[in-house]
Amino acid sequence: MKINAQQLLKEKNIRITANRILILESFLKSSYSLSIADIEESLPWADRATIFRTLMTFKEKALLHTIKDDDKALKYALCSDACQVNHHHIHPHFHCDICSKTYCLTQYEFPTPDLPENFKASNYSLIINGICSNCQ
Amino acid sequence: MKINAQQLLKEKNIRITANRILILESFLKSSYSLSIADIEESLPWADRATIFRTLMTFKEKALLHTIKDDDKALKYALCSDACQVNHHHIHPHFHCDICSKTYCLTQYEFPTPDLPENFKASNYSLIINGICSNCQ
DNA sequence: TATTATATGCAATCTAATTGCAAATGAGAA
DNA sequence: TTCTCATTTGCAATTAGATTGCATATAATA
Ligand SMILES: [Mn+2]
Ligand SMILES: [Mn+2]
Ligand SMILES: [Zn+2]
Ligand SMILES: [Zn+2]
Repeated sequence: MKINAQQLLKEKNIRITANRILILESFLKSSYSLSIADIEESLPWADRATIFRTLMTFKEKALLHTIKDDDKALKYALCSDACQVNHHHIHPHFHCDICSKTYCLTQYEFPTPDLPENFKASNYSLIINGICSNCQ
Repeated sequence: MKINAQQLLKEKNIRITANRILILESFLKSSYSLSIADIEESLPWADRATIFRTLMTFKEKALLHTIKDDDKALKYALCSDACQVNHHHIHPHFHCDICSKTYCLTQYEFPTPDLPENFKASNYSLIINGICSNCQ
């Protein structure tokens, strides 16, 4: 974990608390996205509502983005630098049908299709389902 | 509504009932996808559980597919002929941030990105957010 | 150290989805 | 046409995840 959670919070003008540091560290450590339940599991003493509101805050401050995959619970993942300013660096997400983990494929920008007359796009979300390298 | 609901059910080996005919007709008439709540609204006498199980059945029989857009409720839409056999004819979906309607863009097949080593894709789901032609 | 806006914990609520079960019904057999 | 039985339906109850209210605790800064 090269990046310092505390540092990151300060940069984003997010008030530093124990909860927030630990929740942010969970994301910095993880190679895949996390649901509220995932975080509850790794931080059993933490309160669900607090986790929820922390994730809300992180999302508002463009520290996290959300992913709706085939699972019931919403997943959260760190924003890359490119995410931060505007959402023009769009990356796909890969959801493994076996282990159910969802990965940000930040390296794999994708081309966007044309649209019907008078439809204007502002954002894209591509979810790829399949089997991840760990589950082959 | 050129296509006959009853006919369609028979072709798919789905037992014909009043509920199913009317629910299927809702989809045949609609230019955008529908949630359970949408159907409850247009068929006020119908039971939520019945609608739910009907949609399950329709999905299993490849009459409908589902779409997770930014709204809370899951949306359902008719499968095109191409959907039916295998899911290789992938089309994007457009979700309007104003009216909240979600359209199947069956005309607009999209290119798929490369994947990391040892990741195998089996399905793709692209949701485009923006403003639809009605809301411009 | 005092002040104050903000974050937290806990319980309650909300929403959409999902299930159990007994009664009703569709489709094929007789 | 009527009978039979697997399937579907309606209703009520439950689940799962997200979200909120409110009193208390705490971080930031003066
Ligand atoms: Mn991502
Ligand atoms: Mn579609
Ligand atoms: Zn996997
Ligand atoms: Zn619209």
